[in-house]
Amino acid sequence: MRHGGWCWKKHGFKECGLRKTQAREALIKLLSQTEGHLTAEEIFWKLKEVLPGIGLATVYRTLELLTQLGIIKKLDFQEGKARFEFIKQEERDHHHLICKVCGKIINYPPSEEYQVLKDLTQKIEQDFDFKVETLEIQAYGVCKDCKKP
Amino acid sequence: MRHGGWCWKKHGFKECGLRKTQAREALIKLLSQTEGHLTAEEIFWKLKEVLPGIGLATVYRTLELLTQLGIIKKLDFQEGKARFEFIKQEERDHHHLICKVCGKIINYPPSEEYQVLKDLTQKIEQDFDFKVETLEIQAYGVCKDCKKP
DNA sequence: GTCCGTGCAAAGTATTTGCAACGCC
DNA sequence: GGCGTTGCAAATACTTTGCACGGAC
Repeated sequence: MRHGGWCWKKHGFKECGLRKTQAREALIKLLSQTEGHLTAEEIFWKLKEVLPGIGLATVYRTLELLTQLGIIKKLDFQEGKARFEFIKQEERDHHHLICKVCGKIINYPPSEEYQVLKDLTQKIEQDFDFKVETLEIQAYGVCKDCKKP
Repeated sequence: MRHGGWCWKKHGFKECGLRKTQAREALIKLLSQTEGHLTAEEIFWKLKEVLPGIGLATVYRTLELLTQLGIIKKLDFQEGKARFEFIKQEERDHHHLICKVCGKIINYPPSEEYQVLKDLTQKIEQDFDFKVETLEIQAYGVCKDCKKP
């Protein structure tokens, strides 16, 4: 990838000299239709079903590209490997609940406690003169199902 | 490590059949006196100054052990490697501001917005019937110094 | 003396990179 | 046709593991 950062967010694929390829389209389609949070390897195997010739390196390169473009989001749940999710406009800036028992990852939409997060962001910016661009929140604990006796 | 999880949090070193060794003492001392957040390799080289014979594997094993014991905390700032910090009682459950420009990591004590976080936790537990054990918050953005013209 | 802990080297896992072939525009 | 993109294999980066020796209790 030899494009300057300025290009990614402001322009579409073509304007950046980027090409719409089978691999990229398939990956976007897959993630946009997936509820969960997939690892690179999971994505690789799912794409194999559609594009048997695809390589793992391409998956990694495409994931990096789409992350830079702001189309997908890279997530880290302390598993030693990254997970990825499509950024849907209607659920931007949601955060995650991770069950320590079964490993399930639950999306928590931000709408409900929006004011709380806004207050928190404002407080941080004031206290530290720090411009907050993204707030990442993970709650580790025990989910409904694993609490049962 | 062949000890059951029950042992770690409730008991001290000896009660678990754990031995107080030079490596462990030196690592605890180092982290407890360090303000920042060190990687395993940084810790390794710092310990080399005191214990020239120490191996990287021992550092990793000790870090894992102390994390299990709840003495230190493993952190992930999406750098492809973990960082570690000593858990000081007076600044438990603080979170982190990460500057995207210079990579600086700033500790943000929780005291100030304690009520906000308490509300957030309660809301999550209500909405999803999810028992929150730890809340991890990272704010990615631009720090004071990097905002300057 | 016993058994835990350590150093070393090797293995493991996730991710990145070099390069020639390929395929969009 | 030119140049971005891909697949493959090799390389890299971080972390873990096997094993025999050393050290704490």
